[in-house]
Order: sequence, then structure tokens, then C-alpha cells
Amino acid sequence: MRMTSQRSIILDEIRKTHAHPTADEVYVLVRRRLPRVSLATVYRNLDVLTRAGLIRTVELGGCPRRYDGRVDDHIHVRCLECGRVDDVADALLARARSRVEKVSGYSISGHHLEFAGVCPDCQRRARGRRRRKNAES
Amino acid sequence: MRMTSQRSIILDEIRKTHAHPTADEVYVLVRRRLPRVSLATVYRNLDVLTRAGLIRTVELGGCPRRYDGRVDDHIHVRCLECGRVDDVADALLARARSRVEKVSGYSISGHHLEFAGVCPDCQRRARGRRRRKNAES
DNA sequence: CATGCGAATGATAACCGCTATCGGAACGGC
DNA sequence: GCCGTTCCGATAGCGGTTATCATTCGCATG
Ligand SMILES: [Mn+2]
Ligand SMILES: [Mn+2]
Ligand SMILES: [Zn+2]
Ligand SMILES: [Zn+2]
Repeated sequence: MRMTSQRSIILDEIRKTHAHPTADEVYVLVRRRLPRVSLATVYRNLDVLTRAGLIRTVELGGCPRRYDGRVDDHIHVRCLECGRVDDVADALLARARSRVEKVSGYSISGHHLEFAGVCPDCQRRARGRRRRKNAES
Repeated sequence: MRMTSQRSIILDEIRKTHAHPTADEVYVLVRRRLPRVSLATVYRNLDVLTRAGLIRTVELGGCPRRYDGRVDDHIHVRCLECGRVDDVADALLARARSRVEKVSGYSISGHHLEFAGVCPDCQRRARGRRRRKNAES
């Protein structure tokens, strides 16, 4: 794998943020430093970097993929209001995995756990809206 | 919600199988009993039935949605070789959920856990292939 | 330093699962 | 039977992703 300037800038941007950007968002970030880059190059390299184990691809059912500079095991929690994705450390997962392996007979090589709900910011916003609404009524 | 013949046949087929079929696969099943049904009707009703809580939509990152007649909480395990999806009962999940809620500050309303690996059938097939290969070399 | 070859890039077309749209049919309360 | 509402079938459109292909780049080698 050649480390071209495009590739290393894409890797750098992914590692710099903790926001789990989509391919489009990575494209925007990378274009600030490399205005002539192609979206195809971004997709290609996100894939190459994932297969090289340098980043993680985060598959979120029903919405565009996101990419993650953290490659250690962790859980994602997604906000149903604003779409942000945050990290949560986990320990139970290893236990669950071995249990699933035993019960199902599968040889497990990976998992994908995502909780969905409303993030603290959006909860606050919602409380604000409710209060304002009550006040005016 | 009217229970049309299309709708009830779609529900029946979903409930009858344990294979977690995709929309296309449901379409094939339903056409055997209703040859003039439209794929749009299948998609529409899979959505309506999900929102009515009669079936579950299973989002599997990176591959088409599947549908499930089981509506109780359970985990899915997917085979990376053949794509089949099996059920696994779970208890740890509730504990993990409340922990994630506390740590992240999110108000959690759902989750999505999927393990991926190789199913027993495919493991057997792979062992067979290896044995044959060794024998001929 | 010139040469050559495989890998990577940029531009863009194609793909695929899904959703929206729309005219017409079916349902069901009256 | 009439009429508003819901649903249907057919099909066009959409969005994220992948494939294609001509061109350029990186780099080993002479
Ligand atoms: Mn993460
Ligand atoms: Mn299931
Ligand atoms: Zn939020
Ligand atoms: Zn299998």
C-alpha cells in the first residue's frame, strides 16, 4: 500500500476528529487541504485504510456509513434527533460474545452494537422547547 | 389500519419463516399466493407492519434490511459466508443498556446488536474443502 | 537520472435498495 | 349505492456507494 498524499491526509483527518464523520464529511475536511481530490478517492481510501486496520468503518443500519479513527473495541451510541455518534467503553461485550458463540455454534469474528436514543444536548433542547411552550400557553 | 389480503399474506409469510427474509425474498414468497402484487406494496406493508409492532425490521449495516416475525428482544448473529441470520436469546443486554445510559447521558430507546462470524454449516463446508485440498496435495 | 510498470487518482456512469408519486381500485360507514 | 379514506400497482426518482477508464504518480531498477 503506497502512502500517497491523499491517503495520508484522509487518515490524518479521520484520526483528528472524534465525530465519526461520513464519507461526505471526510470529503469536505480533506478538500480544505486538497481542493482537487475526488469523492471516489475518499471512498476508496476509507476502504483501503479500513482493510489495513488503520481506521474503522462504522455501519449504522439505515443511514450512511461513518468512519472512526479509534480502532479499539467500543460501543457506539447514536442520537435519533441529531444523528451524532458517541463512544462508550465496554466490558460486557466480550462475555456476550463467547456466550453467543457457544449457543449458536457460529465462529464469531466481529460484532456491531449500537444503542440509539437522544443525546444530552437534544434532551436539553427538548426540555427548553417544552418549557417555552408551557409558558406561552 | 385495514387488514387487506396483501397485508395479511405478507404478515403470514413473515411469521411463517425464521429466515429473516429481505424485502425481495418476501416478495418472492408472497407472489406465490398473490402473483400480481407489487414490490412497492411489499415495502409499504413491511413498514406499516413494523410501525404497528407486528413484525421487526432488522437493520444490518452494509446489506439489505431483513424482516423478522419475532418481536421479543433478541440478538442476531449473521454468517459472513452465506449471509444467513440466526437468533440468540439475551439477558446481558438490559444491563449493558442501563450502563450506556448512565455513562453517555443519552436517553436510550433502542439498540441494535449483531454478531458476525461463520455459521456451523459453513464451518463444516470449509473443513471439507480443507481436507480435500490436503488430500490432493 | 531516464525508463517502465503497477498502483492510485479524478471524473463520471452505473448500481441497488429503497421511497415518492400518481391514477385507479377497494373498503366500509352511512 | 354513495363517498371519503385507505390502499394498490406501476414506475420514476433518490442517495449512498461502486465500477470503469483514461491519465498521472510513485518508485524500483538499470
Ligand atoms: Mn467510535
Ligand atoms: Mn430474529
Ligand atoms: Zn442529539
Ligand atoms: Zn453460513
